[in-house]
Formats: sequence, C-alpha cells, structure tokens
Amino acid sequence: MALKNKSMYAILGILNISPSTGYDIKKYSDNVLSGFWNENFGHIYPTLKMMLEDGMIEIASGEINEKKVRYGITEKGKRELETWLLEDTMQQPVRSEFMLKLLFSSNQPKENVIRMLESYKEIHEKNMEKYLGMLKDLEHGIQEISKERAGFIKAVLRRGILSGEATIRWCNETIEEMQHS
Amino acid sequence: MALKNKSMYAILGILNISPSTGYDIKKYSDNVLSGFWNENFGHIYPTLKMMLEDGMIEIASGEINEKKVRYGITEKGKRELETWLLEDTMQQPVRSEFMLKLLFSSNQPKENVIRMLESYKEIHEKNMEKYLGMLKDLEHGIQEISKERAGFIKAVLRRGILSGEATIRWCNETIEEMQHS
DNA sequence: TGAATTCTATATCACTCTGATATATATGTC
DNA sequence: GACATATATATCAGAGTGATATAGAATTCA
Repeated sequence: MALKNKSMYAILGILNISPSTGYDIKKYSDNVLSGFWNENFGHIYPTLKMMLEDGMIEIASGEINEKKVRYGITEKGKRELETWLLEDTMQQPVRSEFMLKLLFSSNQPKENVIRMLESYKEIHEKNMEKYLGMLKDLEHGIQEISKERAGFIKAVLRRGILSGEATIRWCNETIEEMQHS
Repeated sequence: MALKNKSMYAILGILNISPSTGYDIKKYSDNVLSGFWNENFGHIYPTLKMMLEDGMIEIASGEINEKKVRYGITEKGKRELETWLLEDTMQQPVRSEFMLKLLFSSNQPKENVIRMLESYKEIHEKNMEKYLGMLKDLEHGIQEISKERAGFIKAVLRRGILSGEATIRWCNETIEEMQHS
C-alpha cells in the first residue's frame, strides 16, 4: 500500500462521467475541480498509459486518431473507483508556504507583514467571487448536469465559500492585531 | 525559477531560531508547524547536505559528533531567508482527496456519504482541540518563546481554529442536506 | 538486573507529483 | 494572409512522500 497514484482516481472519476482525452481531463481539473484538486500533463499522460495497460480504461470506440485519443472507463476501472470511494481517506500532507512565511516573520517590519496579509486576503476575495459565480451558473442550469451530481458540486462550492469567509475574517483580525501592537 | 526546494526555507527558518539536528527539524515540523507544514527525513537530510555545500548552514561548534550533527544558519543563509520572506508567495497546488471523493460520490448510497462526512468532522474536531490546547499552553507561557514570536504563533493557531470551525459548520450543513433530499 | 520498548539520530530508495518545455494541428480574429 | 489562441500529446529534471534499515541512548516495568 502506502504510496499510491491519486491521479488515477481523479481520472477514473472523470471518465466515469464521460469519455475524455488527456486534455479534457486537464480542463475538468482546472474548471470543476479547481480549488481542491489539480492535475498536470506530466502526470496525466503517463498515468493514462499505465491505466490502459492495466485494463482500467480503454480507447473509446470511433474516436481512434493518430493525434487524439479519447478514453473510457472499463468495468475493472469502475470496480477500482468504487473500492476507493468506500475506503477511508487518510489525511494528506499540507504545505502552506504563506503560513510558513508568516510564522518566520516576527522580526519583519509590521508594514511588510500587513502588506503580506492584505495581498493574501485579496487572493481569497477573488476566489470567493469565482465560487459564487460558479454557484450561480449551477443554479441557473447552464451546463447539462444531473440533479444528483449538481447537489454534490454545490456542496463542494459551499465548502470553498465557507473556508474563504473564514480566511478573510482571519486576515482582517490579524491585520487589526498587527496595527495595535 | 519555477521548481524550488521549499524545505530549504523551512529549515532556514527553524535554524534561524536555534541550531538543530535533522531530527530536531522534523520534531519542530511535527509540533509547531503541524497543521500547515510538514517535512520528512527523506527530504530533510539530502537538503541539509546540499545547504551545507552551498554555505547556507554550518556545523554548529562544539557539537561535532560521528552520529549527531547540529547545524546553524550562516550569514548567507540569513540573507537567503530574508529574500524569501520579502518575495510574493505564489499559490501552491492543492489536493484534497476527501473533497475529490465526495464530488464523485453522487451515485453512492446516502448513508455512506453521511458516514464519510461524520468521520471527516471528527478529525477536524480533534484538530480544533489540539489547536485550543496549544493556544492555552502558549498563553500560559510554558515554553521559552519571545513575546513577538508568540504573537505570530498565536495568529497561525487562530487561523487553524477559524478554518476548523468553518469546516465543522460545513460538515453539519452538508449532512443535514443529505438527510433531507 | 535484565528485557522490552520507546526515543533519538541518520540514511537511502522507489515512487508520486510539479512545472517547464517541445511539438504540431486546428480554430478564431483582425 | 498573419497572428494569436485553443487543442492535443509527450518528456524530463527536480521536489516531495512514505517506507524501511540501522543503531545507540533512555525509559519502563517486572
């Protein structure tokens, strides 16, 4: 066990929705999954190759092309995905470079620290706007998504929004404290 | 630029507080930095070797030992740390396996999803307790930490607490929704 | 006192993941 | 027609993870 290729599960989950090319998988990550998941080509293509050899995915019929390959999930792949969904999720390693920097900034001039916090806050405000926009699009049914799945996407977006709010509140609180000390 | 060894900065930051062995660095990560940063031996030791060759750290005097080496930061290391502290922080890649699993769980029985959320909530409740305990210890001044640095550790802990609260609130909200749909 | 267990300390390795770069066609725009 | 952007695949060095191995020091506890 131990070291496992998590991209594999992201790919299985995406192909379980609809057959896709490596490029489509990347786009899905950057759009729908952005905020809590990321993939990059350097990992997608080798993983697809491995999964094809393993029989978890297959080349989708009628789409075979020299320069464009669309993959679909197999029965074996579906079983693999199901097993993973039912497994307990171990906690992942975290690395927030911003928080690390902040912790080591006690000797820095206060203005610098406040500037850091302001720009961090701005990033999270922009994220919030993005999430709120995505939530609106989802509620107005712009895309063709099943009601069930839309509910889950909504839950994930709600998480992003609540986390963002907490982060912005913390930024304000911490800036305030920096100013009065 | 691009791919940079971030462990290096974590190590510089820790050695800037006090000279440490590789083992001490790991302990500091697991205790003080836990929750927003992690290090592992497989990266610490090679990085220390590289940093020693680069002249960013040196072997702390009087502590040379066959089986135990304590490192200290050099002037060059301090400059490197300072430069990093003043740099803008690019956003890091995120990967939450839990959120990925949740998003792909729209075909799962509701009980499974609720169980998932309950156990996720429990983890965050335990984290909250840990942070609150650390905050108490800090306020009662158990360790020998400067007032300045204590303020920064407190800010970091506050972040963990606010994030935790938001997560727990989201878990409750989402469990509720799963039950009434 | 001796045995078992845990803590301190360093090191290595296979594998995962990241970000940059390269290449080439297709489509859209001005 | 020229230029830019989107689609599509591929490779690679380097960063980071987690398991495992080794061994002496300290602690527990019977």
